[in-house]
Amino acid sequence: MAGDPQAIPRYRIAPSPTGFFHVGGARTALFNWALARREGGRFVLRIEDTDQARDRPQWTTGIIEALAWLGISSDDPTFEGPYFQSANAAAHVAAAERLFAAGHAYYCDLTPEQVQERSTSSGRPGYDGYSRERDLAPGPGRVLRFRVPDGTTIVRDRIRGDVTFEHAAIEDFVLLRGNGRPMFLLANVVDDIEMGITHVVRGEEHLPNAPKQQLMWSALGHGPPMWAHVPVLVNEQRKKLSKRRDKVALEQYRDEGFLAAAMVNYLMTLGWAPAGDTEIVPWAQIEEEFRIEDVTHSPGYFDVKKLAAFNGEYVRALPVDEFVDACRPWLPAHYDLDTFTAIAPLVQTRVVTLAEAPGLVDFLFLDEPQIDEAAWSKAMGPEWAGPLLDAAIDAYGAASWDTDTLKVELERIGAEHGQKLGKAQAPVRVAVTGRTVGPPLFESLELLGRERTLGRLRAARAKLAEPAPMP
RNA sequence: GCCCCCAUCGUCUAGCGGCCGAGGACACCACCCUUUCAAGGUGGCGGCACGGGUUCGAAUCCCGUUGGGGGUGCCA
Repeated sequence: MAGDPQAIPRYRIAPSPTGFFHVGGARTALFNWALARREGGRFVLRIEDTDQARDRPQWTTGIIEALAWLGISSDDPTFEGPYFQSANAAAHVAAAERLFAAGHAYYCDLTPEQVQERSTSSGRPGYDGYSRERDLAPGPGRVLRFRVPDGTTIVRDRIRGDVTFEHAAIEDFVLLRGNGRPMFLLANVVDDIEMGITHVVRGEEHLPNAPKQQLMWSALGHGPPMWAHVPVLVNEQRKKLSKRRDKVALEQYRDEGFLAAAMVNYLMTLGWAPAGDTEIVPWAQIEEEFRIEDVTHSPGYFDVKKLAAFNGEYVRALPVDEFVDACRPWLPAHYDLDTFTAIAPLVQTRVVTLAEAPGLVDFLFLDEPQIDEAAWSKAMGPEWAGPLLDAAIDAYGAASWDTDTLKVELERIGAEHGQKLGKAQAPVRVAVTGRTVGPPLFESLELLGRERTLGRLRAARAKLAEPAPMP
């Protein structure tokens, strides 16, 4: 029962199926999860599918998969659900009828247009309580409105403290639509009561709903839950993250090769900080230290660059075999796993996301490297480039094929042309990999093998010898 | 318009009346290391929005101003 101090804490998240999982929702879910886990409580997932206009079964699956990716799943006894709000419609209506019978609600036959007209002509915003005392019976097209009493409501918020709302500023809001279907405010409260929810941790955009809902908890005969409204996530313009302008789908980050652990760590430290000088902390520590009371009061900028930095940290911290394994979904079919595994330690420190990994070493798996024109002209520009390539072809034909020898040979050749290794490696790198940057060259050559390396060097030499194409 | 929330480096934050001439992280800059690029190391740049109080003492408490944000649906 809500309000029973003996009861174990029951947290919940109540997402509506929209086709993707919002990063803000992910953060709220994580906050709830951390709290429920540490307090030995429950984490209830309730799908708020009341709005029939938008709902597809697969969207619910998407929510469950997104949560599981974050580490929130029914594998853990803390998890409860999913429940579906639509399945409880009868209870919502029954609660509405009880409120009506008890005088906490009344019917109104005004259309939305009429409400608007009255508001415009009176100059006062919102519904004016027109039908309060008209004592209307239920009927088609009539909405049921909550009778907001005189007075004030104090919402005790674990993050913000006491927030006072004057009832005068709260209009008699709709409980049941003209077609008899329940509204979100009603369904949400009825479900929370039925599910014994004791703690509500949700986005700050719901703060204005809290007094209305608290009034309903009370009218339905219950004390309110413990509220906590966490600040919203904003973009660089400091506007609430929106799916139209911003990249908000958790799935998208997952598909781009962000690690779940990095995402979780980043989200948890957006608005809260663990003790100590580092923000990169394992979940176990987060769970132990996280206090909802310590969450910041102000909106948090969802900084993809910082997320990327976190991800880089997590990628580098992976044991190599795990790194290779994690990369597999992004590896094209023609990539040989053994070769990729061999070069993996060298790509691991050079990527931010897993999706970047294959592109870094594509030259190992192609018949011919993709030559970048800008890289080509930069590396092949010096007059010593051709002769150096000739010397390399000559030396590499006979050299022992290992990283050290390859390096020593090119060092020698470079010196003969008055170039340090840093410069001398450029024409070779472009000839073999097609780019000026990439994993360490001689390790790459060793893996590529003598024949393919020589073939690419000769091809480059031939191309260099061609007369420059006339413009 | 009305209601509500918020305010420490560009960003995320530590700070809960003296330990703060404000600490860390990301980003940025420089240097070191170096076979390119990364990674790593060292150093640097940079902030308590403003004005009044309270107090021996304020980033920390109070009030106001300004500036942001959220809400204001027969959406959730």
